[in-house]
Amino acid sequence: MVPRKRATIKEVAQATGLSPAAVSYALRGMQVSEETMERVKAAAAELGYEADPIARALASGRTGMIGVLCGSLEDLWQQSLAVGISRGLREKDRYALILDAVGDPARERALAQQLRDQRVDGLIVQPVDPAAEFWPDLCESLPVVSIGDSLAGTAAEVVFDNRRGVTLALEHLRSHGHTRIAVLTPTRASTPDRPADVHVIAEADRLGLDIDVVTALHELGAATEVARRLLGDERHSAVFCFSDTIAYGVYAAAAELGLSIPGDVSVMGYDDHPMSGLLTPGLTTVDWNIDGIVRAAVRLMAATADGATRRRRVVQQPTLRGRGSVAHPKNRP
Amino acid sequence: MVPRKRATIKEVAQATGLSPAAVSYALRGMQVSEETMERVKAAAAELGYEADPIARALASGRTGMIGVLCGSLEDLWQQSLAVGISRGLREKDRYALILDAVGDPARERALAQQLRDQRVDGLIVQPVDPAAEFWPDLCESLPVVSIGDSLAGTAAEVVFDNRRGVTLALEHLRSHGHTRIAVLTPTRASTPDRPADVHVIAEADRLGLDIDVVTALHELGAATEVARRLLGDERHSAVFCFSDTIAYGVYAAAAELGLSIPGDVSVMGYDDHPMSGLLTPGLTTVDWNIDGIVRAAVRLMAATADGATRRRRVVQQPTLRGRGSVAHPKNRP
DNA sequence: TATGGTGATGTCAACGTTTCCAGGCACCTG
DNA sequence: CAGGTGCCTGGAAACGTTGACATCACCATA
Repeated sequence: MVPRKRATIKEVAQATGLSPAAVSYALRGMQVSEETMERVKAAAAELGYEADPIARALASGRTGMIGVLCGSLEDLWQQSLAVGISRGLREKDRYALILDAVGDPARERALAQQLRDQRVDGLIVQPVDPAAEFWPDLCESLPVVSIGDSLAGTAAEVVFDNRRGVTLALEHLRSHGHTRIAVLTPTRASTPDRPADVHVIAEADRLGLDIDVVTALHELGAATEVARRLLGDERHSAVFCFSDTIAYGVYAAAAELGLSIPGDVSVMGYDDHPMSGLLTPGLTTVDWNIDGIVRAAVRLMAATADGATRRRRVVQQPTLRGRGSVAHPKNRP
Repeated sequence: MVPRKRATIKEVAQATGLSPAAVSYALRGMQVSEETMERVKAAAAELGYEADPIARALASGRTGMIGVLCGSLEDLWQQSLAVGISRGLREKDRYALILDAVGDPARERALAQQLRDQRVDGLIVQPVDPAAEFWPDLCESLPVVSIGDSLAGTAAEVVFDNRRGVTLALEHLRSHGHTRIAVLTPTRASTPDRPADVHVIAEADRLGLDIDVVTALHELGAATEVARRLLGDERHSAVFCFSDTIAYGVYAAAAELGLSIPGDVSVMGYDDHPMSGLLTPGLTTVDWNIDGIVRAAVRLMAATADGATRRRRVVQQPTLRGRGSVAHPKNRP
């Protein structure tokens, strides 16, 4: 319980006969002679001195922490994303403060502001509501990297070419003869016209598909519930899910109802989570290359935090990952 | 980029005609009159004042952050655990700093100490090497809650009754006629005799089983690699994995090799991750009740941080979750 | 020999709270 | 009415570092 009295910079200063400031500079390799630096480092090691991050943060205004605000961490793919980002940030000597908006725009807003108040050096966010009115302000007050959709503010961004992803998925389904398709997309109460949904409708129109857009959370239990109702009335020959996690829910519901995939219904996901290849049948999905996203996000954050002022943007391209969950519908061979 | 000049406590003091100290007290509801408190709160709201967490941390010595050090975040179950703990902590107005030891004792040690230097108020850890010699010191210097195994130091703990879990699994396998069993357990270089492994050997002995203990990381790719070699020589009729993630690797390897589960080989997991019920066949596993663990850990941390000095201990009991991945071996009906 | 420049080091005031301590005021009691 | 006794309140000292600025010595150049 005793918080082990740590050596302070003053003690190191005393030990070396220098001023605290000189020690501070020496330890950070700034404007001191080679020789002094050696002496200071030796003394610091001797005393087991380690700068106090809190005091440092107060004086310098930098905390070394980056907020990572996820849309909904129930989503297995977003979990992987968060873990990857945390690891990437750690390699750059920064800590990730991972938070979960649980798919709720209000919560997202609250958490984003808490993170700012917490004085994080930057924010990596996968926005629930990219059009929310608080983003511009937030982007003004700290470096922000947005993942997924373009943010209202001037953030650096790793955006997904959702138009392309949707096209890939819907064309794949149509090429297998599906025309009556259910689309399971996450609830975004405040943004009825988020880009991905718009693309779905446009593409469906172009391809002459008859689609129904249904709301589902990126969460296994909730998605199963929705899918259960959806599969009950056999109006669709295929289901296109806006995350692999939602697709897993469809698998669960299909199993409950004794429906075979892809015999009775075809299923497509979106993300490509490692488990998707392990299901029976394997989940056909749109692969967004999670490693690429992680690397891009971490790199953009580093660049933005280092003052690269111009807006930066990386567009992520999808790949169709064909497995076994899509086949021609029974009734129309 | 402009870090939006925030109101300080001094301005609130000026606005109310009180001293900064009085404002500080009022805002935290200590030793001030009802009336003053109202006035201060009104003024604070008016000015949009919010105490700076950094300055507060420097003065008070408390940061509001709890370190969460996971054994290996590649493990999907541990991901869920971390997400759950983070959420639980947030409800108690604390931030979780989630870090990943990647199954490496040296890394665990380094990260634990970084976390202490980072001045977290407490540490929740799922130890890779619970016997490491640095734990006692660490437990002295801050509140620690250990999950899984008993720590060398005096930490509060949520321990798993691994003896029981192992018994459950091995008896289940034996009751289905398996006697030649491979056990896949995570690498723990420095702790060849960790409790769970000890129990495996003791129980196998008691039940007259012929087991081989094989090392595998809690990571899908690595586990698949190990399982591929293991299943190649058909020496075992069943595989018992020390995490569901490892079991997923066995599923992947079996699929590659064209082996059927449970026809050619039976598989058991340990944890019960949500995906386990979705595989074909469903993974028979030992359920550790992740929600219970999360709640216990968060509660213990709160209690320990609030100065409950006596060592506290919660023992978690497992449940067998029978699905379809265990059957009688072909050769011995 | 003066002059200017450069690089190394020292000084000192922030940074924004919390917390200890002493003092003041009002009210109550004897 | 004096003497306590509790609340409140204000002053001021931490907390440990950084960073702007001053200083100083030394060297090269004019």
